[in-house]
Amino acid sequence: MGRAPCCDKNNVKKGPWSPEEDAKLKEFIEKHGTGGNWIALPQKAGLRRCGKSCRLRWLNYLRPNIKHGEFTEHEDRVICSMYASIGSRWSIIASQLPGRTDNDIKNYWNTKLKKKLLGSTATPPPHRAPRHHHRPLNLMLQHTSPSLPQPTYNSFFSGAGALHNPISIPALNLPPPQDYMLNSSVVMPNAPSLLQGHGATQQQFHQHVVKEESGSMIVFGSDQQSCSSSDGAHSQPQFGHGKELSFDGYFGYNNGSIEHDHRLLQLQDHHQAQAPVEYNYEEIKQLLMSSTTGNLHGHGQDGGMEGFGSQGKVTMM
DNA sequence: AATCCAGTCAACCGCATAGCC
DNA sequence: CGGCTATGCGGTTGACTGGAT
Repeated sequence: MGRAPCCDKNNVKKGPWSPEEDAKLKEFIEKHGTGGNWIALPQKAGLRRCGKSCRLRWLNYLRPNIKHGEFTEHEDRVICSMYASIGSRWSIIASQLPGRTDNDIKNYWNTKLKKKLLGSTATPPPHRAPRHHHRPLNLMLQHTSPSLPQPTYNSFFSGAGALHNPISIPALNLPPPQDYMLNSSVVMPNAPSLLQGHGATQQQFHQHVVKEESGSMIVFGSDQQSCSSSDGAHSQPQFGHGKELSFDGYFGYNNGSIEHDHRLLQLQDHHQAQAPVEYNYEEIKQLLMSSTTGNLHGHGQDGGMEGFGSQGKVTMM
């Protein structure tokens, strides 16, 4: 038995939206909001459309502050660096680019950016670095509260600014989402005191951030000496100035909280050196090239992170 | 002028998952 | 706790457009 259709397919219009339909949808949502129910919305709004279709139209086209047109160099860099880190998680990438939609970015990547990168990689560079199968995802916390210690940050690329979508660590009673930002590579000069100042111990930070789960292997490195944790920590992560914490696995965020995607952990090489990594265009091109030869993406429904970054590090000054 | 072809992008489809009952 | 439904996401499709022949 198949799945029940989300709408009556015989009674819904498909294809491009007319200006009249756009106007109806826009007007309805501006007046009444979505009501938290997209399925019922088209009927209420007098549209012969599937709720999904309405949602997509609103999110990708009608919603206020949508940015259309050329992507800037900065946006290119953000897309590239994030793609290198997390792969085709377009919604996450889009969340870092105000006004851009996941669809927009996906299309841009597939039609232009990828070609742009691949096109300029016809000749591999002479010193091709050994390919890292599991690049660090430089998921960092940037604190933005004026009352708390302000970290500095490094971007993957010079000129790439801070990324803008907030994340939170609710289990630690850390400040609300707007106080933390996902950043490309942040150096936190006072992370221990910052955490303790919010009632969080270092261990709590560790436990929350890695969301240890059975079968997961988490590697925390302290300088070059990592203290690994699999099915229970062998030693506590060492917080302190000048220490570098590294972790395997993919971290994203979901509904404002950090999400550890343990599905990817089995792909990790846990013993590789935890050197700080920054991406440059050349590296992304290399990753891209490797992805086109079949190494990339096998996670979840659509592929994965095999070729790309699934590690992260926090650098403490 | 007609046809072909490649590029672009809006929209669709199906799957995963969160949330509700 | 399991089933069901709505939502969100990413891959894919297909209509449209503009340039080349």
